[in-house]
Amino acid sequence: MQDHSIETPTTRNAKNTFEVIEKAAIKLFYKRGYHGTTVKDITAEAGVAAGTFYLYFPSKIALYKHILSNFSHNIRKHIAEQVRSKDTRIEKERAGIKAFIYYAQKNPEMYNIIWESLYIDRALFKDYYESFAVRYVNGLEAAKQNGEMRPLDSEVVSFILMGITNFIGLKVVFDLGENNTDVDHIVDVIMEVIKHGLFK
Amino acid sequence: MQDHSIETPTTRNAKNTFEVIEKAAIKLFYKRGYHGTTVKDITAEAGVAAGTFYLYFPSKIALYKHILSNFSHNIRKHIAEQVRSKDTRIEKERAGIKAFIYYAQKNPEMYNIIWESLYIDRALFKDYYESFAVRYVNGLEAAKQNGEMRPLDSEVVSFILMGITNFIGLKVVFDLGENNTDVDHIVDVIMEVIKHGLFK
DNA sequence: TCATAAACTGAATAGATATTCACATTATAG
DNA sequence: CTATAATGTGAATATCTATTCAGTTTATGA
Repeated sequence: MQDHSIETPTTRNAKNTFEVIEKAAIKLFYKRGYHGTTVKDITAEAGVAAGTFYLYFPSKIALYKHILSNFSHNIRKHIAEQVRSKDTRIEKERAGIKAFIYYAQKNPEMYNIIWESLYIDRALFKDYYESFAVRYVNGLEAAKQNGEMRPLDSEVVSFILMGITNFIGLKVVFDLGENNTDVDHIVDVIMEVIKHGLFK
Repeated sequence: MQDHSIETPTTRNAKNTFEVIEKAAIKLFYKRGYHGTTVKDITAEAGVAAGTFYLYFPSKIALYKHILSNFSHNIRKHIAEQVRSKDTRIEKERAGIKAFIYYAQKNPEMYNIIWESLYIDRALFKDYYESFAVRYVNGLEAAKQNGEMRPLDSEVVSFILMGITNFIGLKVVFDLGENNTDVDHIVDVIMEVIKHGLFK
């Protein structure tokens, strides 16, 4: 039987070790994926013995879930903060999209780790995107009510918007090496499409 | 040293075994993912001995690449067939989006298997989406030339459109159990957004 | 029919790798 | 200062799994 709880460290030393292991895991999960990373790899990267891992995490999967949960929480919080101050739906949309893309560019690990949940525990993945969609739907319904948005099916629209930001985020992460990716320009193009459509 | 070639079977019997193994693998890769599926699982599902696997495929990864390559080829071909007969960009777009979503609904394995390539061999994934994007960009550039499309950055637009169809496809696959998903209605919503945007 | 090639078998191999545990070191409270 | 708890160690364990191979069965062409 697995204990899935994570021991909260108390002393300064322990807290440090906890974080060192976590950072090492994030780095390796990003580079080589969950299955491509062994517990030995993680502890070696962290500079601790293999056994130390199990003082902090009951299992490899528990560590993964912990990291996933943190990323998932952080990205939502970050977007919410950027959106809150905006008044119109269109401004909220721009702020949210921009926040997501910048965050993905600054935290490319997040991206990989969240998507990989589909192949580690499908329920985690489904939860993540469906709860994301629910929040979106609420905002869109409000915009429909007050006449800002056209009367379109909000659930479909929420997946359209998530699809746009996620794939653009993917592109930005892929292009990380090369550039000079102009995120503001990308956001402008997205907003043009959302505002006026694609065609003449 | 691994031989990555796949033996093309000659006799009718062998052809059958080849396909039985392939089908078993597709089913299991979809259900449990690549790493969650063992060669033993595949051969058991196929009803053959473990050793038989290696008469047809030099390794588990070679089988995966073979399946991925087939799916990738089939989805493109299917979309191209549906798009070919259309004249305007807007009609091509509707036909392509519709074809993709219906195909995803009918072949939910495709979906999982293509995306999982990101965690099996990142180069495969990148190739798949970037070559998809290149084709898209060509079509969009032509539409810009003849004035059908507004003068937007085609590369960004191609990722926007791929993002929309992929996430909607994801939703449709997730909702498989429940229903009665009305794909035509979903396509209508997408086309509305693409034609006129989201806002009043 | 029979010799040979093609298919097939499944136990054995070889290498991983998540997790445990008996012991060692370090920090801390009284 | 010292007893005790908190941290840390790394070799050993137990299990899993891709791949091989020596031998068997089945199909085919002459």
